Amino acid sequence: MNSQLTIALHILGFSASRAGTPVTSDELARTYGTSPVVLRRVLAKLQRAGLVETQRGRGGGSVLARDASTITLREAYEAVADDLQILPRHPSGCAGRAALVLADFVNDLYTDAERALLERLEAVTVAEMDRHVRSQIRMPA
Amino acid sequence: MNSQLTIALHILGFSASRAGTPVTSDELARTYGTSPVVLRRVLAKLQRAGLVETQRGRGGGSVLARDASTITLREAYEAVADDLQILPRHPSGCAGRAALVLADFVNDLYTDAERALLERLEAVTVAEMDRHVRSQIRMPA
DNA sequence: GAAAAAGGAACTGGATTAGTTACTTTATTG
DNA sequence: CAATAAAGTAACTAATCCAGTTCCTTTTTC
Repeated sequence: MNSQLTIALHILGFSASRAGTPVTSDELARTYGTSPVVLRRVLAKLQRAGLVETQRGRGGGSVLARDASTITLREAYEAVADDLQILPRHPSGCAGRAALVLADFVNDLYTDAERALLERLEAVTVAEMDRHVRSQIRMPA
Repeated sequence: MNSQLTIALHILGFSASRAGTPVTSDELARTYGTSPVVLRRVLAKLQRAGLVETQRGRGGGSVLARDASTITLREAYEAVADDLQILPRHPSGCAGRAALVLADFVNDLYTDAERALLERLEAVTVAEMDRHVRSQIRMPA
C-alpha cells in the first residue's frame, strides 16, 4: 500500500468540515504537507469513485459528492487501491502438489484476514470522522 | 509488505510435513520457485524468532524448533515483518490542529484494522496448516 | 580431504513512489 | 476581453525497496 489512502482520508475529512464550500488542492496540500499535484492525483481517483466533485477555475475546488454519513472509509480505500490485496500472494512458480495445496490454503487465509481489516474501515463513516475532529477542536485540552 | 511472510509459511509448512527430518534451503527454494539465498534470508529471521532450528554441514537443514501446534501464523508474521504497520501512517508534516487531530484518528483506526487482520493469522497454527495439506494430498481429487 | 550444507556480503535490475516542473484547459471576475 | 485562479495531466527525477544472483566463508559429516 502507498500513502494514497491516508491522503484520501485527509481530503474527505477536510471536505466534510467545509460543509459544502469547496476546498482547493493547494489548501489540502499545505495542510497535508506535500504538493498540489500529489493531492490532485488522489482527488482524481475519488472523483472516479463518485466520492467528491470538483470544479475548475476561479473559486473552484472539491466538495463531497454525497452526504458524509453515507461514505465509509472502506469506500475511500477501494477508490485509491489499485490492488485490493494487501498481503502479496503465493507466486505461481511453486513445484509439487504439497506446495500448491499449501499456497492455496495460505492465499485463502490472506483473503480472510484482509476482509477483517476492511470491515474495520467499513465501520467508520466520513461523518463520524468529522464529528470526532470537531469535538476535539471545539474544546482543546 | 514484501513476500517474506509467504516464504515463511512455505518454510513452516514444509518443515512440519517433515516431522523432524531437516529440510534444506535448496529443497525449499526449488519447491517455492526461487533461489536458496532468498530462502536463507527468511530462515535467518525464523531462527531469531525461535521458530526453526538449523544445522550446518552435510545432512543439515532446518526443523521446527517447537511443536507445530504451538506456532501460530501470527508469530511467523512478526518474525519476518520489519515493521508491524501494514498501512502507512499519516506523516508528521501536517499543518493545523484539525489536520493533526484527523491524523491521530486515522492512525488509531489503522492500528485497530491491523489488529483485526493479525487476529486472523493468530487463529491458525502450523499444525492446522499441515493437517489441511495432508488431507488434500492423501486423497487427490 | 572432499562434499554438502548454511551464513552472508555485495551487487544488479526492476518496480514503485513521492515529488517536481511545465504546460493546457476551464471558469470567474473586473 | 484580459487577468487570475483553479484543475488536469504528462513527463521527468531521485529515492527506496525488493528479489535475485554471484561469490566466498564457515561448518559438519563421511
